[in-house]
Amino acid sequence: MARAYDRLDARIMEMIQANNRLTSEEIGREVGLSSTAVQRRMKKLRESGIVEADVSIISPKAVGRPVSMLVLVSLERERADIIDRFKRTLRSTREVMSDFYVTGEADFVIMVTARDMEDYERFTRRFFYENPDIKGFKTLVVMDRVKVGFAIPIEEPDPNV
Amino acid sequence: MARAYDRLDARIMEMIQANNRLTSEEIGREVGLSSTAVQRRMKKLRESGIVEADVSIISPKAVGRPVSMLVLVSLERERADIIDRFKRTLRSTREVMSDFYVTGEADFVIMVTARDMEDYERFTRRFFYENPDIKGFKTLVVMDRVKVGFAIPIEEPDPNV
DNA sequence: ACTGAAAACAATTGCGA
DNA sequence: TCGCAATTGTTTTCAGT
Repeated sequence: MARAYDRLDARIMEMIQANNRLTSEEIGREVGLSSTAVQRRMKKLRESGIVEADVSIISPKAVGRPVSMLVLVSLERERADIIDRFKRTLRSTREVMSDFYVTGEADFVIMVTARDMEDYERFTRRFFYENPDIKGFKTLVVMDRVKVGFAIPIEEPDPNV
Repeated sequence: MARAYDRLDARIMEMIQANNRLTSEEIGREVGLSSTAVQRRMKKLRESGIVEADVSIISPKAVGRPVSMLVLVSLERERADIIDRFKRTLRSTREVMSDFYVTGEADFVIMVTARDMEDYERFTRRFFYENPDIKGFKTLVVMDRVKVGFAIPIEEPDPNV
């Protein structure tokens, strides 16, 4: 299998991961390619899954969820079926914005949004205390998000495979 | 000031925060509006900052950063200038994908990507051990990201203000 | 694999309701 | 604020290098 992307693709990705509404012409001007070529490359990147998704970022504040919490969750036992069940629960819980299965201090780290602290308290009662799989949790209240989103440093792939 | 968005805007945002490459016609079909109306609403949502950004999500694996860590960082002292200095450092560090200033167990939670564990070790030496402002840090290795991104549950705003 | 022109498609603007 | 129609702009396809 050939290298999945090259230096130009990397530059295109750097641009669209900051703003995917740039026209292919604007991108092309920057990287020195015709809009057609840019278009074709982006299509390939999307089809191959290197570009996973294209999304709008909504301001949590503006839609009435100004408070966010990072929660470290520990399960009673690290058993595959319990972990999978908890993953499913997470997926179907709207208050959970993102979540990670981790090793270390906790089993899961989840990001929860709420209308206010009371709202979050209600959430914890429903979500944590009523779930027998959960051993405990620690809440970290988010005061400020310094970097937003998930921008990845994209480098040209190593030419020596 | 009038309510910033209504039920239809909420439905549009639900759609574009999952996929912002939907055409306004597709969205309009779903919510019962002409493509023109959808377009106009999206423009307003973007201009007003309710929709903060439009971005492509790149697969970290595909671009050679298959390992991610969540790191809980504690500073030596919680002084405004130290916190601000650390925020600036975070912003300019490419390995740091996202970061949050928090209260609780730690002062910051940051997400770091790396090529492999060795690469991460090097990063910690450079980033943590050489920074006198840092008291300590705990690494949680991300095994799986269950939900990707930052989808927010958007509700119709409360009609009673 | 690229460019450039033509065709198809989507977004924007103007207008009347 | 809406929908429709016309305009503008963007993306895609196709032929040629």
